[in-house]
This record gives sequence, structure tokens and C-alpha cells, in this order.
Amino acid sequence: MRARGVNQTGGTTTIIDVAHAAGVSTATVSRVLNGDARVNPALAARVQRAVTKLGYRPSRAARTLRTQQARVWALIIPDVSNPHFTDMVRGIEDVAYSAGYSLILCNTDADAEKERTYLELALAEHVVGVILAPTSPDPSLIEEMLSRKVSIVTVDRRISSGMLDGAFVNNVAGAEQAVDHLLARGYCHLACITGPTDTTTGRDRLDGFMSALRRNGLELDDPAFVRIGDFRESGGQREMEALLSLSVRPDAVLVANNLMTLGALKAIVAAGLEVPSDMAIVGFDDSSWNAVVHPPLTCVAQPAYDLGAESARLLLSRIDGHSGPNREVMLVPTLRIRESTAERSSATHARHTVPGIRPSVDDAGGGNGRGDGKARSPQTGAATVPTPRGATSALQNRTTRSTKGARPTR
Amino acid sequence: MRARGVNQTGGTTTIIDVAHAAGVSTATVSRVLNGDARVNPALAARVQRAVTKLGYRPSRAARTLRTQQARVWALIIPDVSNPHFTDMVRGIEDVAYSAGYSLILCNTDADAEKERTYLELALAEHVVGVILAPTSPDPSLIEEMLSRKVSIVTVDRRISSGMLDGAFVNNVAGAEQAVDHLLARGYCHLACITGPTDTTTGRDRLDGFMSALRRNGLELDDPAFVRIGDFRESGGQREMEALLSLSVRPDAVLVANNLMTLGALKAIVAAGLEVPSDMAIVGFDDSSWNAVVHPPLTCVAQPAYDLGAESARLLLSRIDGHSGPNREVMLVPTLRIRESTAERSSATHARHTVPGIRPSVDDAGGGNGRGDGKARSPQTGAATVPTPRGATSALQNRTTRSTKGARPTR
DNA sequence: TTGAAAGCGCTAACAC
DNA sequence: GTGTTAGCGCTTTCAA
Repeated sequence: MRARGVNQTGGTTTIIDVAHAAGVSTATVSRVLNGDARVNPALAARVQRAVTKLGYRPSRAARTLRTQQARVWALIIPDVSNPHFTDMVRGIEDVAYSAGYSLILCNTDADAEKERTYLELALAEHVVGVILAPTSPDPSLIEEMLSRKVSIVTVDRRISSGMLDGAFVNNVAGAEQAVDHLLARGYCHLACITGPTDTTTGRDRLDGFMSALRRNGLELDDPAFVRIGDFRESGGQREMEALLSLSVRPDAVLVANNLMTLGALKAIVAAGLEVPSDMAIVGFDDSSWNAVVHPPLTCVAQPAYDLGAESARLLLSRIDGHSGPNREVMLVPTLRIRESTAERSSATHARHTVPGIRPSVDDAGGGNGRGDGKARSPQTGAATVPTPRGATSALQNRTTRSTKGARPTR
Repeated sequence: MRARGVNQTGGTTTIIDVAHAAGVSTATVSRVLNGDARVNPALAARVQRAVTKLGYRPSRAARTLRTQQARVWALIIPDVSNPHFTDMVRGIEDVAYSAGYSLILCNTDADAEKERTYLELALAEHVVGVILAPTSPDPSLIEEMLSRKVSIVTVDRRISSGMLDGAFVNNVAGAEQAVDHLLARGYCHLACITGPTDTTTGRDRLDGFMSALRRNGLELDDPAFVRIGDFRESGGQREMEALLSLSVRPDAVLVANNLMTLGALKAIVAAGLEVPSDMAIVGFDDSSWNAVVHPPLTCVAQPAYDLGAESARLLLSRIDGHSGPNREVMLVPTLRIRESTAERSSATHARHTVPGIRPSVDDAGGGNGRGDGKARSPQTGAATVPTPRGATSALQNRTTRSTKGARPTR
């Protein structure tokens, strides 16, 4: 018994074999296979039978060469091992699969060179579409895509020019919600560990953080309270360690993605400190473990699956010929409140004081050295109670700002 | 300024354009591009210059059609959103990328139909290689792959016939280590939530669990202590709920993968119980959150990245013409001990008794109703102290075994 | 060492 | 409606 799909000569079964077997021309076979309406049903049936009998499977390469269009999408993302992106990938995969497209997976590691290579690959493969979660894509390649009629959409992150369709989450609003929540819970010395500022996600989350502070009449206690991480666990850990080593520490922190939150949490545990009494945390991304870590994490949940699915639909629509103006789908994140931002109380604070282990610090652990509740502004409220903290320079000046203190960007 | 890679006629730059520009034949261009040694260096240089100037990018489709071989691998896995598989994917991607292959991502959801579709796709795409983490692949398709000279290797899970190269983890040994550890820590009424028994991972982990019990002279307290889950979070939660609803509960459980462990943990938390005093847990897979969940999870850590990388190397070797007998690379898992399996002590047990919330149970929560340490056999020891527990039928018979109690397979 | 040319399997323009 | 056929861009045999 010879294998299905292999003809007598040992080669692959081709459309010619099918045409012979069905007693029709290759054109007719092609028409049947591509659902061309104007074929005699009787012939179509004969063709179908021949296809089945021979186990014929059309060559994608030949089809691609002929049509200059592979039924394939390139999916270019920074990191498949980040659950945020894999959830996105699932959304994309589901839409792609049901529309008959396959995905080439391209992992850039946020490396511009790899990103460039993969964009080149997409061109060489004649993919019909590209879904890009950009790091810093070469604009000339984007242009070439467009001039070659390759459909391309962005997801998760915008590219500066804004010349493409895309699906995003409102990161500014997400970060603002997080800050409002922290303030409402009585935290008023806030820090932010954000992502690389060459990503819109990193920038927008920081922008939201800063604008919410301002709107509430607060300002940053210390420039060193803004940390630029790398969206990786190690970066989160490193930046949290930096925050903890400050002589005057924040009482709460917004961490701009899931992996960095994990790293930050590890740094806190390693320092023998407690969340939220020593440091409250709001993360970004509601990963599956958030509810069972200690303590359960408050976070800004992103609809990652839908983000992917929406971007795939945008792409599909372009491939199907839609030629209107650019569309940007903006999805709304949700604040999920758990225990990592439990109401601030000096009682709680005092109870958890850890002896000995803490890095040498003046103001910390003392109970009410700060956080006296004065700045506890209502979530909706405008700037009614400007915190005088910016002026308490006696403490401020002890901040370790020298070496790595002030680095608003990196 | 026209886009790179587009010639005057608006079409793509082809090998013919390059040949003209360099004043050579297409054959020579092809030779240069493919590193054929016997070309005049002067000509080669001219060709290279033309390539650069024109921004020429070879058409993969044409090449594939001609050679019947796409520089592409199909990567067929059950679930991209499972970190175990994404870590594997990273290992595969890194090897593939540096060898110049791209990956088509195929997500089967452990669905035989999707798996079949993707294997068909791999054939139609003329991929040169397939890496398969099998669910229940159609053997005839595997045969067809082989007869078409498509290289194929398995990863993570074996297919029954064992006719393919593959990279695996020693799951039996991993489960055995876990059981030995639990026994050494004083737990002696062990349960296991394993995966689908049509996967070797699900079967092997259960086998290791059972064989380690036997080797230590123990047997299963109750057939209902073996639960067949689905490797998903929801399944872990469901099966843990089932365990918790038994009138006589286990004091420790081995859960056969990361997502189910998460689900199991959630079920325990939801029931108001504590780990490990009410139920110790050993999970499989050391996911990044294991160290910060509450309590930190003991687990059998798998080298997932290396698993992927090894399978990719096996594939590469086959593609490069290796034709020896089948090779199976077996990697060794590591037990990582954390607090979810802290030494069993009745003191601990009593302290954490939760009032009221517990489901109605006779034997539980009472302190020393069991776990008196009698069966605490040494990790290395043979079966010296057979637990008499299998005979305490008075309690046994109250086990809720009726509807879903006894289901060794599903 | 280099070039000419056939042909991989398919689609679509054109002819009937 | 159906068939004939050119040609997508490349590799590779064969001849020079």
C-alpha cells in the first residue's frame, strides 16, 4: 500500500493527476478547489471524488508563487514567554485558524535587529498579512510592506507615526485608575516602575501615572521614584531593589507589567518586607497567578485575548479589501482590586515591622513618619489637598539621588 | 524615491533583475546566493553588489516550489498559553532562528481534529520539519510525512509507537521523587491529580506516583485519590474540589502540571483551607510564580527550554541528513522544595484549623486523626512499614465514591 | 567556471 | 461552462 498523496512515479500528487483521474482540465480542478461558482455540479463532484481518492493536497508554494500571496500571517511579538503576549497570540490564532490562515511566529526579544530580520522574512515569504507588536521597526520596511500591498496592523503598542490600523489598550486610563485607587486607599508616596520609554506601553503607563498624580494635586516625591524597567522579571526585581534602597521609600508602586511585578514581589520578599504594609503594589496584566500569590495582587487587567482577536479582525478586514482610513481599536482595561492594596492603616503598618532585615533607612518602619492620611483625596476629586511633601526637604535631601537617582529615561 | 526591492515595472525585484544588473546569468546569481564554491570571486562580488543595490530578496515560494522544501518547521503543540510550552517554544525558536528556519505555530488545544488539520497543513506547506508535542496524531499522517521525507520529531510527549526521535523529561522519575519527598516529610495519604491518560505525560506521572507508593510499601487509600484532569486550570480546580469533598481526604497531593496546580490551589483557598497543614502540594513545572504564591510551591521542575532546544537539535540533525536509528533524549527533572510541603506536624495542623468553613467531614481538622508519623518511611527505604490504612474500612466506606468516585481513566 | 533552458504546481487570461 | 496555456521566480541539469 502506497502512501496517500503520492502517485505512481513517487512524486507528489498534483493537480494534473487529479485532472486526469476526473477526466477534466486542470483549470476545472482549480476552479472547483477554489469554489468558483460556474462549474457543472456533476464535474465538481467528479473532481471532489478524485481529490479524495488520490489524497490530493494542493501545493501552497505553487499557489503562493502564482498568486504572490501566501495564506500566512507573520506574527511579530517581543516575547512568547510572556503570558500577556501568549493570550494575545491565542486570540489571533483563533481568528486566523477559522479564516484559514497560518501564523509564522516571530519572537523579537525587543531587539530591533531581530525585528528587522523578521520583517524582511515576512516580505520574502510573501505573507499576506503582518501583525506587529512593535519595538522599533524600520520605517522603510513598513513602507515597503505597504507599497507591496502587504496588509499590516499593530497590536498592543502603537508606532509613532500612527499610520497603521491597530488594537490597543487604553494604558493611560489604566495607570490613572491605578493611581486613583492607591490614593483612595491612603497611599500618597507613589512610585512607578514602567517599561522602556521607546514603547508606547511603557510611555503611556508612565504618563497616566504622572497625570493622575497631577490631577490629584500631588507631585512625584523624588525623581528616583520613576524607574524605567525592561518588562522582564529581572528588571522588575532590579528596579524594586533600587526603590527599596532609597533612604526615603515610596509607600506604594505601580508596576507596568506582569513579569516586572513578579520580580518586584520577589525583591520585596527577599528584603523581608511585607505587601502592602511596607509597600503596596498595583500590577499591570491579570495573570492567572495573581489571585494566589501572597498577597493577592491588585492589577490593571488587560483584555489580552480580545486585543489579539481584534487586531486579527482588523487585519482580516484589510486583506479582504477594506480601504478606508486607519482604524484604531481601543480596549478598556479593568482595575481588579485585591489585597496588595489593602486600605492603608498605621496599625497594620506597625504590626508588620520586620526587625533587623531592613536596609538602613531613616524614615521607614517607624509607623507614621508619613502617610498620615492628609493627602487621601477622593477618587473623583480634583486637586484639593496638595501634599506639602515636596517641601519637606529635610527628609528629601537624604534621598540617594547621586548615582542612579535621577534617570527619567534610559 | 521608489521602495527598495521593487523594480521599474512595479513588480518585485527578481533574480533576473539581479542577473541583468550584474551582467551574469540567473544561474550564477543563484549559485552565489546559495554559497556554491565554484564561482569566480569577481563575479560573486558583482552579484553581491547588485543584490544590495536593488534590495533583492529571494522569493521563498519559488524556492520552495523548485526544491520542494520550505525552510520552515511546523511546531504543533497543545497550548501556547501554557508557560511550559512557551518555554519550550523559546528553546525551539532560538535554535531554529540561528539555523535560518522559521516556525509555523500550530495550537491544537489537545484536539485531535485540529492536530490532524495542522499535520495536513504541514504537508501542504512542504515544511522541511515538524516538531510535534502529540495529542493523538493520525498514524497514517505520520507515515505519510516519513514517506515524503519530512523530518519529524516529538517533544514533551512520546507517541506510542516510539518510531520517532524525541526529547522528553523523565516523568516517572519526577513523580517518584515527589512521592518520596512527601513521604519523607511525613505525609502518607497521598493523592494524585494527573493529566489525560492518552498523553504519556499524564500516564507516566501517574505511573511514577503509583510505583513510588508501592516501593514504599504503601497503597492508594482510595481509588478516588487518583484524579484524571485535563492539564488546565479549570480541571485542576475541579479535581481538587472533588478531593476536598471526599469524606476522608488525602493529606497531600501531587498535581501533574502547572496550570492544574494553580487551579488546585484556588480550590483550596476557596474552601478556606491551608497549604500544607490541610493539604500539602507538589506541582509539576517550576513556573515563575511558584516562589511567590502562598505558600511557595514545591515542584518537580522541568527543563522546558532545553527540552525544546534538544528537540530542535534532533530535528536539525535529521534535516541535515542524519539517518541513524531513532534517538530519544531524556532530560532529568529536579525537585525544588519550598513551603507547600513543609514537614508535617500535628502542631501545625491544629493551629490552622479553620472554623466553620470546611465541608462536612468526619476525620479532618481534628488534629491527629491520622498522620501520626507511623508511615514516615525513609526516602531511600524499601517497604518496611506497610501502612495499615487500606484496612480501616470503617472510614473508607464513607467515602463518596458513588458518582464520580472511581474513575481510573476517562 | 558559466550560461541556457526546463520545469516545480498552480492560477487566470483568453479562446472556444 | 470548460479547456488551453503562459508564466509566477527559482534551482539545477546539461552543454559549452
